[in-house]
Amino acid sequence: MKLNTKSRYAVMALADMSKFSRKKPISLRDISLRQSISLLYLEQIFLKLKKNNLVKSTRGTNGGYVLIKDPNEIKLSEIFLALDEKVKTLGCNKESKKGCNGKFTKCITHNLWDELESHINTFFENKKLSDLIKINQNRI
Amino acid sequence: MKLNTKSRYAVMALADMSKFSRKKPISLRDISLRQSISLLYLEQIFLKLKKNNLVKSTRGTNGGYVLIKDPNEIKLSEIFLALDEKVKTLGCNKESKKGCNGKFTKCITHNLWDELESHINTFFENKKLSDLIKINQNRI
DNA sequence: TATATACCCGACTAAAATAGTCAAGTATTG
DNA sequence: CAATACTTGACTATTTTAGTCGGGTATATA
Repeated sequence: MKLNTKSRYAVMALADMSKFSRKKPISLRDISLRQSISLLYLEQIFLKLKKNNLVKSTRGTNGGYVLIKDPNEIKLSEIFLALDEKVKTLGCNKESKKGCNGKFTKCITHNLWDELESHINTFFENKKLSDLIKINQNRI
Repeated sequence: MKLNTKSRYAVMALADMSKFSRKKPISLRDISLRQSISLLYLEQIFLKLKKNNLVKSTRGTNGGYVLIKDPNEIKLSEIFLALDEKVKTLGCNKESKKGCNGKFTKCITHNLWDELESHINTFFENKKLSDLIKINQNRI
């Protein structure tokens, strides 16, 4: 079980912004250098963050991105949502009229994965971007 | 984020055994039919479960597998361990002398993923195989 | 003792997901 | 008008996943 890099980089980049941001825009180039993330990849990520109203952009020289909300108002769950990264623990398809394993009944472990999913989602619901900065004062 | 099928099938198969088992061995063929899991794949999975002392086997006609411990003594964490399925949330390499992102410092989100990892592991530590059966009396 | 059943084990592979890159822009500032 | 920086979709190499395949070995029962 692993989280994908896009989600991880998104959190990393937004944490970076929370830490370094004042009012003026931060360029992806700066984030790229500080966090060692490919610039081209960051662009892809920020496009989604923008579409989901987590950041806004300013073009041109001295342009860049700014957080729309305060770091202590940004839940990690929002970030994952923006990147379409869902905590998906099930093998079975909830939407389907069929149950799991192609049968019409739910599989024996169905409830378990549901529980786990909530367990993890709760974690991300309760975690704010600002929490990361507090713990990591001494980190780049 | 997703769990792999091997782990899911392992839990499913062991839950099946907990439910249907008395003293006599259960063949993979039966589990395969009841849970709609490929027989060949189950063999692969049970090899690992056996090596890790979760089940023991009897060969030949009427052979099969038996749980070594009681379902209420088998933690889900043990099952994942048997399949080398680790809850891996980090992008950085803990073992390396370097930190994350090829730098010597830990990345800004390092602690976060550590926390999540513990959060999930705790869930699996506290969950027993027997718990699945209780909830799923009415399931196959 | 023959035969069917069922475990044992390593190697292989098609398909999907991941982690990016690339090309070709557009907008803004200095 | 040049440099900077965001915008967007398409493309692709690599890795992982989710299995299959082939060729065993051991045992029970007829």
